[in-house]
Amino acid sequence: MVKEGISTAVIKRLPRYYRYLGELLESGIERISSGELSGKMNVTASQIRQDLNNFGGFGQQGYGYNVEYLYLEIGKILGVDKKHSMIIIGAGNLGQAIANYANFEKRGFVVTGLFDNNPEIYGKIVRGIEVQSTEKLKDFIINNKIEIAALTIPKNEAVKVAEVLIDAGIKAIWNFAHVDLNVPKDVVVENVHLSESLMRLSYNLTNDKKNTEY
Amino acid sequence: MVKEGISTAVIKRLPRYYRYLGELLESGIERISSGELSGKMNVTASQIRQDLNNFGGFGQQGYGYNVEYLYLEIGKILGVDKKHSMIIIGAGNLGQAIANYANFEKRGFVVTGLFDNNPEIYGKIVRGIEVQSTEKLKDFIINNKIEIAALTIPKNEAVKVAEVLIDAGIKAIWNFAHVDLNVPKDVVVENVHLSESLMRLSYNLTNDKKNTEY
DNA sequence: TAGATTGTTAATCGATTAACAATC
DNA sequence: TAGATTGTTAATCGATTAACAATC
Repeated sequence: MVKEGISTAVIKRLPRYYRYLGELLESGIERISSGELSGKMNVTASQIRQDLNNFGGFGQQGYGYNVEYLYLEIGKILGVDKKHSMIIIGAGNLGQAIANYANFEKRGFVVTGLFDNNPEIYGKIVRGIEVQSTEKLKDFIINNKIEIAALTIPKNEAVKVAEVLIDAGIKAIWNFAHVDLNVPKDVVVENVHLSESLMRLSYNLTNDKKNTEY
Repeated sequence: MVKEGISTAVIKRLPRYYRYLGELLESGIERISSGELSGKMNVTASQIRQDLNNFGGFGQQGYGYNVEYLYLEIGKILGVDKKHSMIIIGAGNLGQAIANYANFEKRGFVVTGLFDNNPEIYGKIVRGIEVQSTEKLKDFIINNKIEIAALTIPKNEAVKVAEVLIDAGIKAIWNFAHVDLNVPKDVVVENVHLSESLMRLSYNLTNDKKNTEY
């Protein structure tokens, strides 16, 4: 289904298409043209058609796109039609925020483990999951075939823990630590650098930039 | 100091330069060439020089760049040399995570208010700040000259609260809700869409993509 | 001075937009 | 069929990389 060599620019836009199509679906809209969607999303119709045609022809001339069909197809492309097992390392506020966020589970991301290196919170239950010691990390990943690990710990610890994760055969790391992780080529890293996001905001605030970018 | 029309691609990279220079500074390194930095950061030396020269000539032929000087200059460009008053709307786990994150304060982002619409947590103290009712939002922003509001509430509430913020004259919104906010041109919006980030991870996981992007 | 490395111009590459033939 | 809108090719625009003269 998926061609090789899709540009990161396209991939970054896919989840946004998915979100808009989900909203259209909820509001009961059956079909939409690239022109209409373009108006709602503030991108060109041409870009929408180009982006989608990287993955196949989902539309029909003279008609447009069927909202539900396109939504489901993009879901498949994004891999949210399948379940993904996930653990969270770092049971602080950020880790708990992620554990509690129901929408992730709706999209197939199932949190099955929560780890921390602070003995005082071992055994604490968050959304039905017990906080465990990070010492149990490796066995847990192997025994439960965990694919994704969210890293919500400080940067110095993150580098060490990432090594354990890789050693245990993790497939993807969702990295919230302010550090670039060095991982083998077959491990996916998705970074969420909040402090960098806040600095971009600060730049735009300081230099009176408008908000035009999505 | 700052030219108009800096591309968003450049702006997105600035905080990362800032982070690396901060680390170099901490480890006591005084000077660095674009070539060396290029090796550490996995970008081309040419790009580093092009990026920096959007803002001025910070280096010296035959020498390279003085780490501390460049760090401070990029800090000025990003606006982190000045204090910025910030409030957080939504005192759940995510809001508390941001309130507790000390590094933001180190960079000049001072959280002075924490708001929620759940009466049960009014008065709760997080990092020395008392949770207040969102009804007090407008007066607080005006009286305390708040520049930045972090929105850590669900999307349906976010749209309504954003209107109040804009009405009260907020300058920038750090939006964690999964919705695109419609704001006047002079209001900055920086989005952190975690579910979109997780879907990009999922895409790369599903399609065996390597981690190459920063 | 000779060597190193910047700042900057020119060349290349890639992404976006426009245009339109194909077709539902 | 006529009108609408896609899929796709071609044109444009912008961003990245390469090259090198300037200069410390």
